[in-house]
Amino acid sequence: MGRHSCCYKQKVRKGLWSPEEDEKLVKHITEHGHGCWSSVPKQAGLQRCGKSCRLRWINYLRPDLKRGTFSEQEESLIIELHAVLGNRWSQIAARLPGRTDNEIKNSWNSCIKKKLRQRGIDPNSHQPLGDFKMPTANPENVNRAVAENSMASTCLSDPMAVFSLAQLSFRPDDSPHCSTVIDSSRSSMSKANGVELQSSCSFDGGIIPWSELAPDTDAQLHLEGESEDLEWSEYLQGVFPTPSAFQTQTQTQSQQFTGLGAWHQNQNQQQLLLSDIHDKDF
DNA sequence: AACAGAGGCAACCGCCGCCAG
DNA sequence: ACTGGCGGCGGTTGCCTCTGT
Repeated sequence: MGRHSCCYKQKVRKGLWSPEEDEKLVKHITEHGHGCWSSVPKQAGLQRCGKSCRLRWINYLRPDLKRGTFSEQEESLIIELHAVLGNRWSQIAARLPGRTDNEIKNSWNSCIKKKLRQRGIDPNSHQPLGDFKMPTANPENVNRAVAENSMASTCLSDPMAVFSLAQLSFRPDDSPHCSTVIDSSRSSMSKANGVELQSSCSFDGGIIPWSELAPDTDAQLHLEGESEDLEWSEYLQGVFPTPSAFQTQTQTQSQQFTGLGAWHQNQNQQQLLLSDIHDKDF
């Protein structure tokens, strides 16, 4: 168990990948597919273990990767999904087209967790920190129910079961615009192969529909029930407000916020999404 | 300009489950 | 039933870059 046999072989390089290695791997996979990963290094002329090649491809070289900073909607979706799925990054990543589990995990650990804490929310339990206690179902129990494929919809039909987006975004002390500021000054550039990729996700300045930022608009979320097979962009504009609408809604709801009123209002939309996820997965 | 600390990110490590022999 | 190879996943580490002083 543990380290794979291929990793015991000598001359296995470690550390950062060079552009030449990337090029070899991309060339090999585009021409032959990866097939058996353990044989890829040899066939591609790389001194890496198969696992390393697989990771590099999945997390960095795949052509369908989006890269760049996470949008507001993506972050919100991650928070929602984490509340339900816990640290099942691969399952969360499966619902964010073009994003990898590693990317999401890194973002969660370095950025989103911090933002949640700043908002007085425990990132592990998704419950408020401090004295104020929501009468909420224990997310541990939610996750257990999810894992046991039972009672998931029941838990999620409880508006208190998941401490969610609306509460994160519509706190009364927040400024009217989106409260989570995306730092676009960093991490928006990909250094792979000297190619710079950039995505503008900040809603503070220009308003850019996120659907335009998602290159793979073919990606679909297969939502069951009343809405079926929504296009990703349609889904975003339906379930989530567009950035401009998001601002307006945030502003309105900030003004209206009296405890949980706004949260309940927005929670209805979130319920649709989450219950659909459970209908499909569990 | 130089340095230290913080943050972000790529990659590794170790474990698990599946499957073929 | 057992064993080893492999893919996949989550946790963690360490390097690099950025920011503040």
